[in-house]
Amino acid sequence: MSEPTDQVITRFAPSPTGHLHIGGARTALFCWAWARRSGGTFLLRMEDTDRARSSEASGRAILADLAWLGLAWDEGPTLTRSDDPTGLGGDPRGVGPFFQSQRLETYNQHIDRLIEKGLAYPAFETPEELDAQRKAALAEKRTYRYDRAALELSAEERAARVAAGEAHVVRFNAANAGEIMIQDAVLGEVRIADGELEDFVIRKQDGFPTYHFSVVVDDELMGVTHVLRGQEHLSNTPKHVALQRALGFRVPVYAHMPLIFNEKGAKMSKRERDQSAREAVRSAGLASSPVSSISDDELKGWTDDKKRQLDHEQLEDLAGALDLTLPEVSVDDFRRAGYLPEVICNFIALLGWTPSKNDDGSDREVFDLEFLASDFDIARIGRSNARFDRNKLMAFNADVLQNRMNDAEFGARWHAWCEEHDPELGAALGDRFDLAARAIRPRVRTLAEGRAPLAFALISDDAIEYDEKAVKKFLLKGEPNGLAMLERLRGVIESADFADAEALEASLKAWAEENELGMGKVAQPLRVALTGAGVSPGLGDTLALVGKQSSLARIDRCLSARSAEASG
RNA sequence: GGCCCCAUCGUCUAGUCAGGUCCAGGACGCCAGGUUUUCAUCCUGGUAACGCGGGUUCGAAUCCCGCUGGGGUCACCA
Repeated sequence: MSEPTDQVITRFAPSPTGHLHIGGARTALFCWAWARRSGGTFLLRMEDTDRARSSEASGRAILADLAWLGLAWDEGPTLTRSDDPTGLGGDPRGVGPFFQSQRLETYNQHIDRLIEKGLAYPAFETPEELDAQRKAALAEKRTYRYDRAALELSAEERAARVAAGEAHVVRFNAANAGEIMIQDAVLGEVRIADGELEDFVIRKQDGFPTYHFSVVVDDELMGVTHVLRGQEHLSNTPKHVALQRALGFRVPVYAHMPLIFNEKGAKMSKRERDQSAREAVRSAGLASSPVSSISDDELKGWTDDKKRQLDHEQLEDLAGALDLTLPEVSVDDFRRAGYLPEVICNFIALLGWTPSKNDDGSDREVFDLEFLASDFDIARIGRSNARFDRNKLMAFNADVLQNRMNDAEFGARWHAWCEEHDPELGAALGDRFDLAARAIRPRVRTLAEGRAPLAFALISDDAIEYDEKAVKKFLLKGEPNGLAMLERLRGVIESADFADAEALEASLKAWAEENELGMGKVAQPLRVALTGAGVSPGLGDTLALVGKQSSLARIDRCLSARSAEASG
């Protein structure tokens, strides 16, 4: 077990370019858990040095996603919520600000230091020139590395051109970086030979630092001791270590986590949603946009260009209009789809990490954040990539909804979800909400699945459509047939007490017994009359949901519509 | 292609560091039964894996090498 020493400080550092990705959520979860486990600090930092892609709205969205998951950060941007007056974030140690775009001066001081020491230098090639060089190298099957052309210039000339205001980037001089060994807490020793590192850019033409530079400076200045991140960063780490050496910084503990793949075995990405929606639009042969948030031109451009992406809201609108289910990728996708935050946390924690065994030695799978905060250990992070199995997530979600809550808890959760994502449903159910919640609970795996099994309760009595198969089987066949049964049942229903669904069902059962009838003989005809189909929630719940008046109306309608057929 | 990482049931994984108790355990899925007024829930059982080839060893899922396969990354994105 890797016991933390000193004060542990972990950080989650997303770039605010959209909702929190499920992979990012796992990174945040593990960073949070390690900080909690070791009594340390979990810090949140916004890496918004890409001016074009970053947005304030995205930053807020990510904060909201983290808060929804239940991952509270000790330091970082503040977020006050109505349900939590103390809020999240803050800067007790005075190491902020936590938006990199507000830290330019700090980065520049360190870049100047590097330039003075000859460990960094301005370079004047344009992006186009570099691109051409890259392509040429590719054509000749050479490995491309920046050719250090700017170092051919004298220091005086470089300084003069910079002073004259010529556009330039600053590159790190990796000439003397030497072999770099990373002591990774998950992967062990990873060595990168001397000369593999190129003179990468540390400050862009627009004066903003690149990720590699800002991350190193901030981790040092903010006292970060443990960097947990995805394995896609492994090849960046030598750059960071080289920079840390050059700047005289500490090297934090690195722990590179396995990646999360989609069903197809590739890295899970937001692009999948576009692809999925695009296929649907194509097969539907849509010429004009079905939603106001997307213009016709935009739709066409997007349909024709695989690389183009719609934004989050546009995709949601489109999916809604076309009745599509898009593959969930971001935390917000799962939230909308009716997954519980604690289930998401439980499930993603299992992707690339294993909890300790139960006391009896059996494997543990179901646990909450509190447990994770006490049990998380970097030593139990795995090394191989994990496929995201939606079936299993669904099973976990269903288990919590169906077996680990009571009706009241479920009702409250479902109610909150409806208010946020399906206010129409909540309104349509009105004071039948608790009844509906009870009726659907064993039938739903996500909160979003509640609507379908209640369809019969949301339409008017004369809008019931009869499933012919069910009619044949339960109303027309058998001796006596279902219609005859319905006629007898009508009186029973008429005198029944609808106040309590359970009692109502019990009374029907008693009646069936008295008359020496199987419950199936009684329930199925009633079901068809009430819902049009042979499938519905429990009979008592179904009746109560429809109500006595409507139940009688539906029975009468069914009787009159079908009696002709029966006799004919 | 260069560099780097990885490799147990279809999937997530336990077991690998300290080789024998593993003809490999759990979970999801799937299949078959059972309970039940339908569906769902629930219960029981079953299916199914150490990628291949060499070593080392009395003995290898576990250690070593090679191969194969998968993945990441090669931006003035993070």
